[in-house]
Amino acid sequence: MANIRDIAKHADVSVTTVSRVLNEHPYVSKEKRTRVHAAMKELGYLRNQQALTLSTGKTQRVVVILPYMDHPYYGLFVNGLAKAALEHDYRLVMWQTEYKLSEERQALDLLKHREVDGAIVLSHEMSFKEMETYRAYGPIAVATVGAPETISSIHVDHYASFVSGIHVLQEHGYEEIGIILSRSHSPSSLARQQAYFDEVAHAREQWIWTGYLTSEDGIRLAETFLSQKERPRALFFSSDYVALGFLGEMQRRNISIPEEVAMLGFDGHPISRAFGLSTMLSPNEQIGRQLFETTLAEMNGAIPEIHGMTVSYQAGMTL
Amino acid sequence: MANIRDIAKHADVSVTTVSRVLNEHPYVSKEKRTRVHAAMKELGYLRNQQALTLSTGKTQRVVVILPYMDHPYYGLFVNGLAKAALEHDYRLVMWQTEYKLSEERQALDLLKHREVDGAIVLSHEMSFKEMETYRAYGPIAVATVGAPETISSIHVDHYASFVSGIHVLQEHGYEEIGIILSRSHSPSSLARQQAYFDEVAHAREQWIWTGYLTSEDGIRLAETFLSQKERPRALFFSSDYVALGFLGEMQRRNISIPEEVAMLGFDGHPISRAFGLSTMLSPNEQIGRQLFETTLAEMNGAIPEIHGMTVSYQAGMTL
DNA sequence: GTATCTTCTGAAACGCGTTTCAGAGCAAGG
DNA sequence: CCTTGCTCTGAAACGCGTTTCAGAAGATAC
Repeated sequence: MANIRDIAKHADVSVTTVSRVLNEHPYVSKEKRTRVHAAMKELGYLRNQQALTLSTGKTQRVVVILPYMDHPYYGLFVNGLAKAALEHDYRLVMWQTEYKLSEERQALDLLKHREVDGAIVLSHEMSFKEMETYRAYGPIAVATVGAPETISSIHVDHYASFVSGIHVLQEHGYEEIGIILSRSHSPSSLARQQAYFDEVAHAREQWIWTGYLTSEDGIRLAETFLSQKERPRALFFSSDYVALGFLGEMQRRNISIPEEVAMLGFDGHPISRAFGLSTMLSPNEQIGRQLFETTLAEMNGAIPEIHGMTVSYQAGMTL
Repeated sequence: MANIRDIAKHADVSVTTVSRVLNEHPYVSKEKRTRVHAAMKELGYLRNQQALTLSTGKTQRVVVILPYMDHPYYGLFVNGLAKAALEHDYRLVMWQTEYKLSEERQALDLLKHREVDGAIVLSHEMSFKEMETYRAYGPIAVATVGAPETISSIHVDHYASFVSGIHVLQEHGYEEIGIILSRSHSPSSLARQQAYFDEVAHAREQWIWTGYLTSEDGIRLAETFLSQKERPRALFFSSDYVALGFLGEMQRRNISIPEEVAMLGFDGHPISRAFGLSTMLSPNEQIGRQLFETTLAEMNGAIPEIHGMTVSYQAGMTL
């Protein structure tokens, strides 16, 4: 395959001139420019991206780190990310961690080895302290709260969002509220618990269900919930998919929602609308887009940005 | 940042020796090996992946081309792909096309410009004829039927699968069957239509609904379906998400399923189980895994592989 | 004792595009 | 007429790791 030197020889110019033509540098005479173009066409020249990358030190890639690619929760983030990346002619390298710290480290090592220009972390096990050790090798943006000022953060303000969700429940007359969380030790779960205890007078430890992530978990939860003697009058989920699994299972058992228990989801995934799930709509696509854009800005010298987003109530029929 | 030559100087050996240490080549004396390791540690050496890539000509990346990253249908494929890629120390570059031919071309251009070693195409607008023009630059694997023998194909045999789905419906006593398709001109839709006409005695043109892709489309479909005078007794969907949207909307309208109309989905997405959707389970994660593995095999000289997979019935409560 | 291996080492070339630097030619400004 | 400035050009160095090739030293084979 022809390279820049072959073109130079064929067009009887220097490699510098060919490079200038490729980069549309103005200081090339019309005549040589056409000669170079002709040579490129004739030899079927294709610029070698790898060489360009080594030469410029810019990869035009960012790594996206997330636990599972097929979890619908991340789908909306990724969609926003993908659109923004494409617009700016960047490529997205996806790294699925399954919540393993070792995988996160490997993914961030791409930064160290100059395989990507930046990293976007949608969910992490790693401490911010450790994450900061990678910061010297490129910008990092996370979608979670609590980031230090060296790391950009575009996130849902889970505390404020949970507070507003609880207020929605209270406005509908529910006082005895339970909450469903994903992993118990994640920052978002902690913020949600805090909001729960701060805002719900009847808050109880045993009304916090932890470890529910998927729709199957939601199905399981129905059993667990119904077997409990003292039950809350409303459940506030932290994910629509868990809520939908629960809802489907309750329907199967012919248990009326919201009569038996009211439900409020969290995400606003399109499918929720079909089943009339009341939910808190989270601007995930927007967050994805902004995560990319802040990363890009940092690569061009901007300082890290911290931005908390809020959710809005989307009415359904489960309240 | 220290490079291989700095290390060489610091350890007082040649760059060749350093390279040999990096690659664990046996012919290096113990003594020099330790000296090199010490120098690398002292200077904090990090191998530059870009240089390695240029030098070896191998990128350790494949591009995955798909219309939407957040469509649940692709989630299972991508999960399988991601697992297989990680196991083999490959990176996945995701390219979202939104069904645009121009985006597909750009994505496949990565192959031409040596930015990736191979391409995996989950859905495409491009003709196989055009796709073959990229074949010279690296292996291509698709998840659709009809590929020429230069292109690997690991796909659901939509014809056979639709035939078996129709048989399931017929075994349940349904003869008047309608089908819901996504894009009308895709190869899978054509295969499904063919199966429909071949197997359903009461097949009717107006019982084929085309252009349904998302759960929202499923909601829309309910209205369209109910407004129709002569309706089939059963609907065979080509996607669980469309089916779920439809099912939710029917529930909202208090219309009994399967009494008013029976439903059979296609995919076997986890969430379907929660709502008792009867569906045809498709081995998408397995397909994703195999797509990667066949691509890898081709990079190592294997010949393209064509493999049709079949689906299995997963009982629910909508039949 | 000579021929043949095996082990170990490093200089130089390679992959390929970009950038720096020096210089030539020509026009405009004073 | 001289200075300054712009336009155009190419040689060489750079980014950095790998590979080829030639050769030295020591060990084994016959």
